[in-house]
Amino acid sequence: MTHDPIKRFRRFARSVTTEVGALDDSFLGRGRSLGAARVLNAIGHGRTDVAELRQYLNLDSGLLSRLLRQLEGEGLITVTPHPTDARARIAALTETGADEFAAYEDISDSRSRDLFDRHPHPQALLDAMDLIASALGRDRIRTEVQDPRAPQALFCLQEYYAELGRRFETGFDVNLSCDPQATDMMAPRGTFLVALSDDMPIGCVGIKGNGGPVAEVKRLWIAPSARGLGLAKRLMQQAEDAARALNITTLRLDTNSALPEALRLYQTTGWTEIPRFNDDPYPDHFFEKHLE
Amino acid sequence: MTHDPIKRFRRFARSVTTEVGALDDSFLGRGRSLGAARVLNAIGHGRTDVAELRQYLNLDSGLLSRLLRQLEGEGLITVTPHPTDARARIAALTETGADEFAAYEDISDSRSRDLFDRHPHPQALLDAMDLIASALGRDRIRTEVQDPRAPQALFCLQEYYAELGRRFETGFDVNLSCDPQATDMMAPRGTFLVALSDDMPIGCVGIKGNGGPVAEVKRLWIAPSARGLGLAKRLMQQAEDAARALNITTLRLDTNSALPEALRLYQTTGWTEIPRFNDDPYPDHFFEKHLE
DNA sequence: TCATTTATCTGACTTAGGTCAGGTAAATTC
DNA sequence: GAATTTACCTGACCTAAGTCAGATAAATGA
Repeated sequence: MTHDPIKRFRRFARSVTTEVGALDDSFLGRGRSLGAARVLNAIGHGRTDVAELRQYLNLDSGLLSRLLRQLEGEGLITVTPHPTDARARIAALTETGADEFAAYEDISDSRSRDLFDRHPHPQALLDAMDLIASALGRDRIRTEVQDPRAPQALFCLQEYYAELGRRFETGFDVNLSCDPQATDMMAPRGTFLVALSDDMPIGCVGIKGNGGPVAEVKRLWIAPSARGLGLAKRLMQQAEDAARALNITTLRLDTNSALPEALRLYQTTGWTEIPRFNDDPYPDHFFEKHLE
Repeated sequence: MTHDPIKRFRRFARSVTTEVGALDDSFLGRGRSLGAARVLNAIGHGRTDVAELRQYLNLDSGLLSRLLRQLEGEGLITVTPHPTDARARIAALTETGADEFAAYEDISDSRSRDLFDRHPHPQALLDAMDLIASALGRDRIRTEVQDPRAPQALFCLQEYYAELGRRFETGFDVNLSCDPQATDMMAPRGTFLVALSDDMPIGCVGIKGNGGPVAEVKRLWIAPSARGLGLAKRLMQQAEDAARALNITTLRLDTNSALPEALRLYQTTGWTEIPRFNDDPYPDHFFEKHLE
């Protein structure tokens, strides 16, 4: 009876809805409608263009306009013309606005901190949240090209190195491996793709090029919570497309038998195993793929 | 940066909110307001007294009354006087109403089924949901006295046996152990308590009495997702209170060293170890506590 | 019995949230 | 340079949701 997945899912939905409702109620405690509070929060989180706000919050332009007027009237934000497009406008928090924003942040932070502080296994709780967020958000995963030194890209790389350290018997030291130059993984030589789920980085892959027709696939990583969703295949597909657009005709990669999922992926998506083509100490398998 | 628990919690909240919003939108597709749909669903789930509906849905009596009138007008429900209290009223689905209720159930079922079907580890997903639901709902956990043969009580007992089977090297067979008669764990001889979190059973404990001043504590079980929240201590406290109310002055219990959390609980909450007092093959530790 | 409480209903009212049809001014396209 | 598109704003309007003050009738307690 109660082990019925649907009932358990419902219980989960109910408990989360209650939590969200309680958070909304405490937001209302600051004497502002939820709509206005949401706009203020989005601005505080760096969504400053009015157009971006409209899209992110999914608001009618008339409604957003009125909410902006209200926040402006309260002295919490200023709205100024966009520097390069005089039709568009940019919202910014005033000093009072920043204080008010911080107050909202405090409310939601203290709720989540309280949740983790009181729990016997906060790490398990976080992992559970990641797993569910990845599952619920799988159709909203988007990929963007990033500088490999950008914060979200760096996060992926660090997680990638940490994972190799756990998987390899010998551990993993980036300095012993040939760490690509960032510019080799940026246009026009290469590219670096980051997969985002609700703005959290959950995967990456790099194409390291040298301007010629042969390039390497590097740093393919998928967050544990997002594995099994077919994301690796999708990222590789996008990486190949990007390589084609850079006039690359042959891709190579190296990998290790301690990463069986990766080996299986390459074996089933048109890669052919080739002899060792570098002297990196870690890899023990090498693949190649000719692009159309 | 992104490994920041608060950011991860926010991402979780956002993905869940999006999911709930999408579900609400598909509910709206049936041409009825969310409020009316919620009332219809609550009735379908067995909340038939108007007073119960009001409390469960947290609605103003005027508002609920109007929603009931609307559903009645659509021919989905009938509202009849309460058989024993002519002031109160009882709502029931008509045949059309049951169909409409089933349609809503279908919508939400298919969403959750889809989620599990498409996921590589549905069991992990469910466990994650249980963990989060228990953590978020910990302040709403309530205990109720149940017949040990009631569905929720039985669910707890089955989980309890399954867990013993996993913990004991020899496995566990209820038939070899002395399984208490249900009536020995019901008033006036004893009691059986079930802990519920958002209507899902997550723990139980029984007092098995014989009408005399000495009784036994049996079947203390806490769902894995709810461990570490102090629930066992709370259930034991409530069981002791119930025993006192039944004029029981001495409680005994047996346990096994394969259950170290239980041993620790008894050792730290006023129980004293005593010699074996039965010939049940499973236990290897025995405790006693005198109630004031 | 009579006053009080309880369960529900009705009607008047408020508010948040949202839609829609223009209007203005800048940017873009032809 | 004219026509079109884009970004935002304003004002009119609508609806779901919720609040509040009685009204009614049954149940309860003194």
